[in-house]
This record gives sequence, C-alpha cells and structure tokens, in this order.
Amino acid sequence: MAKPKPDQPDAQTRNDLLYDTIRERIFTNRYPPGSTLREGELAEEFGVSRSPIRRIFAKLEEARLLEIKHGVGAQVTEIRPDVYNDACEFRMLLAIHSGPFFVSPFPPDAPEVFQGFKDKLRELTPGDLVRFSEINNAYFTALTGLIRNRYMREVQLTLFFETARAWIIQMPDMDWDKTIAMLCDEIDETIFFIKREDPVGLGLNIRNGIFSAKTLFDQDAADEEDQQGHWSEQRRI
Amino acid sequence: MAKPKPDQPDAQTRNDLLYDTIRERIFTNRYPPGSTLREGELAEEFGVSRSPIRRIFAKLEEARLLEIKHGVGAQVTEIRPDVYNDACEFRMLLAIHSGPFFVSPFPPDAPEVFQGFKDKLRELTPGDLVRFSEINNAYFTALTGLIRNRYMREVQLTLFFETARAWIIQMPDMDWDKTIAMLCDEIDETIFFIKREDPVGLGLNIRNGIFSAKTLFDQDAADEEDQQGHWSEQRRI
DNA sequence: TAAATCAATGATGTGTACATCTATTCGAAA
DNA sequence: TTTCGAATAGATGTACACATCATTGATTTA
Repeated sequence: MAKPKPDQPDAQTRNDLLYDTIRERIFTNRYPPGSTLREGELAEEFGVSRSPIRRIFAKLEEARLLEIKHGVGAQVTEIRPDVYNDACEFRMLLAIHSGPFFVSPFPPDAPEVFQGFKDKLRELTPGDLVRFSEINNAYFTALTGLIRNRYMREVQLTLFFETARAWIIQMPDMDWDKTIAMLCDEIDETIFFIKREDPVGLGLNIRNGIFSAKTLFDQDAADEEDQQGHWSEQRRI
Repeated sequence: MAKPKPDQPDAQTRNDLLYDTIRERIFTNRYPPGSTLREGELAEEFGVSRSPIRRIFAKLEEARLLEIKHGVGAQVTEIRPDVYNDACEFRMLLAIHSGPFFVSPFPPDAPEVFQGFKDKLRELTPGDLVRFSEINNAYFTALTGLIRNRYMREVQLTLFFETARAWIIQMPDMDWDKTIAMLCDEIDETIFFIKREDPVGLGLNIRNGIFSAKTLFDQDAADEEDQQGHWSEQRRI
C-alpha cells in the first residue's frame, strides 16, 4: 500500500515544500514587498511546470501575501502604514488577553528551547537580515506554539508574520546591536515567566515586545519622511 | 484603453463572482460539511474549463473551507467539536473587547439597516435554512462593518462564517420560532446600543449572542449522542 | 519637436491531452 | 462462502499550446 520512496517524495509533500519555500522567501524579505514574482522563473528554478506554481500563487494571494496581475506578474504585497498600525493595535490586544489561553503547565523543555534562540542571535553576523528573520520567525513560532487555543495561536502567528516583514525592511536603518540586545532581553523575560509558570505575565511580555518594535518602526519612519514633526502630532489612534 | 463591454464582464470580475458564488454555497450549507465537490461538474455548470475552478478550489483550501484530495475531489471541511469550542472561546474574547474598535459615531442610517434585517427575518418561511443563512450572514457582515480596525473586523467575520456553518447544520433539530425570536431580540438590542452610541455595550451584546448560539448548539449536540449524560460530565474545556 | 499610434515582447489566463491516484467492482482461489 | 487481488472507472495533478492583457519602444503624423 504505502510506497515511501525515500529519494523521491510524493507529489503532495513536494508541493507543500515548494509552498513553504516560497512563503519563507517572502517572510525573510528575500522577496521584498513590491517585488514581482514570475511563474516561469520559479517553475524553471524548481524543475516543474507552471501549473503547480500557479496553484501556490493562488494560495499566497488568498493569504494576502501576493497580488496577481494579468500580464504583469505576482507582486509581493506592500504594507501600508495605517494597516500596520491596525495590525499592531490588534496584536497588542490579543497579547494582553492571551494569558488564559496558554498551555498549563508549560512544557519542561521550553526554557532551554528559548535559550537556544538567544544563543543563535548572539552568533549572528551583523547585517545578516535573512538569518535574523529566520531566527526571529522561529522564536515567535515557538512562542505562539505555547498557546492552547487554535485560533488565538494562528491569528497571532499570522499577524506576526505580516508585521515582521514590514519591520525587517527598516532594520538596516536601525541600530543593529541595540535591536539584537532588545530581542535578547525579551527572550530572557520570556524564559523568566515560563519558569515562574506565569502565563499572564508572558502575555504582557509579548505585548511589550510588540510595542517596542512599533516604537522603533515609527521612530525610523518619522526620521525618514518628516523630520520636523511636532510632538503634538505624534499621537496615534 | 478601457473597453467596458456591459454584457460581458472582464475575466477578473467573472472569476471573483465565481469565487463568491461557490463560497456562498458553502456558507449557506448548500454544500454541507463533508460533501464532495468536483472540478468537472462546476466547470460544466458555469461554462468554463477546469482551470479557473482549480484556482478557486486552491484559494478555498487556503481559507480552510475545502480539503482537496488527489483522485477523490474537494471535500467541504467538517467542523470538529473541539475546534468549534476554540472558535467560540476566541470569538467571545474578541467581542468583549471590541468596544473601542467600533467607528465613532455610528453611521446615521445604521438603525434602519438593522431594522431591515429584522423585517426580513419575520417574512421568512419556517424551515428555509438557505434564506435564513443569507440573512444571518448579511446581518453579521453589517455588524462587523461597524468595526474600524481592519483585523478585528476581518477575524471576527471569518470566525463567524466558520461557526455559523456548523450551527446552521443543527437548526432543523432546534425550535424554529424560538431561534428566530432569539435573533430578533439580539438585533433589537443591537439597534438599542447603536442609538445610545454605546460601542462597549454593543460588543458585550455580540458576546452574548455567541454564547446563546453555543448553548443551543451544545444542548442539541448533547441531546443527540448522549441522552443520559450526567450534569457533572457536562463541563467543557 | 512632440504627441499619438502601433507593433513587438513577455507576462498571466484558459483549454486540453495525458499522467497519476483512489475507490469500487468483479472474479478467482482458499 | 469468504477473501484477496487485479482490472476499471473517475477524480485530481501536470504539462503544454494558445488566447488575452500590459508594457515598452519605434515610427509616423500633426
């Protein structure tokens, strides 16, 4: 019945892998917002016809990661500032109230798992944005993996990926060491709350991480386009 | 440049319409959970080839409404009870905290719009589940349309559609008049809170509606499969 | 000179033939 | 009679030829 050829995985597995690969390239900004993907190029790279690529593009369009335009190509969606603000506002609400949604007790190996992410961050070459994205994404995936409720987990993870893309784009203009240090501190606190079995505190810690990232993002965006903005106009929704 | 043939809409519009049509049939349970859709049949019905249908199926699979199986067909996703509970728990959390996310002030014509839904419910033929679904879906779409934040709005609407399908399935076993009356009362209170410009109250009203629906659903599910269940075993997660 | 037109190029959309997979059915052997 | 297996029917997956659309650049005309 089952014929698991080890060297040639079945089509289903291969297509899932292809989907993950392309999505990963969007999430790590190898395909930055606004860039154009072409079916033919990817088909040639992966040695398949356009058909399976088309199916993946359709899915990524449904997930709001691509915008397919007839005769042009598939453009990676841009993140408008007002949409980014909506996402942050909503993410912070979810984080604040996610305490009761965590598994209880936390998995015994959780502290060392998160310690691993911190170690990987320390070994990072300054400026390696793709590798940083990979670690950052893996960290938040593990973090939301502690959430028991399927929808609370998936919505938080989806919105993280949407905002992380926009955030990483601006990282070259930020202070690398400061950013790394900030994320390491957050992971430290994550480990602290896990060891204390304090899910509510963990949720609030996530909220603070989102706020910090947003602050960095807003500062940078403000520095770029409007250097003489008055403080009274800085209020947000 | 633009050539808007009125009788033959362009392909983009036609495909969007096709997508909406098929999705609507899932949401109104014309394609109930577990049923199988075939590309060929739909292609023939709409007078197109399998290609555009395939693209729509891929999107609906990404939206977790279909499960495509090679050599079999596309099955409408079933709603497992534990997933339904997760959805309700998460929806109630969102509703409770959605007060500050509403537009302010409410649109002036909102009360009469919702009054319209109540009138349509009253004119309903008992047992017409498809029409009831249409009205119910339109009501909640209008309700979440009052939400300012894009993500709070879309997540609430998406989860409503997921749970409403499971709920409508069990409606034949419920008391029709009682269910209609309950929904009418909810709409009455919705109008009340809108007129009073009380968004927090409106959010709590939505939460209560979700709880009521869940209660009906749980009662019915319990009556069906376990008639001698003891009260102490009725506790849920 | 400048603007408008049109042809060429390259992208996605559609339709179709064929490959692959699944479930069923029919038949032969125990 | 039961059980196992091979053949079959019908579904989706893949690849490709062609249609349609958008962009670009050259060419023609006012």
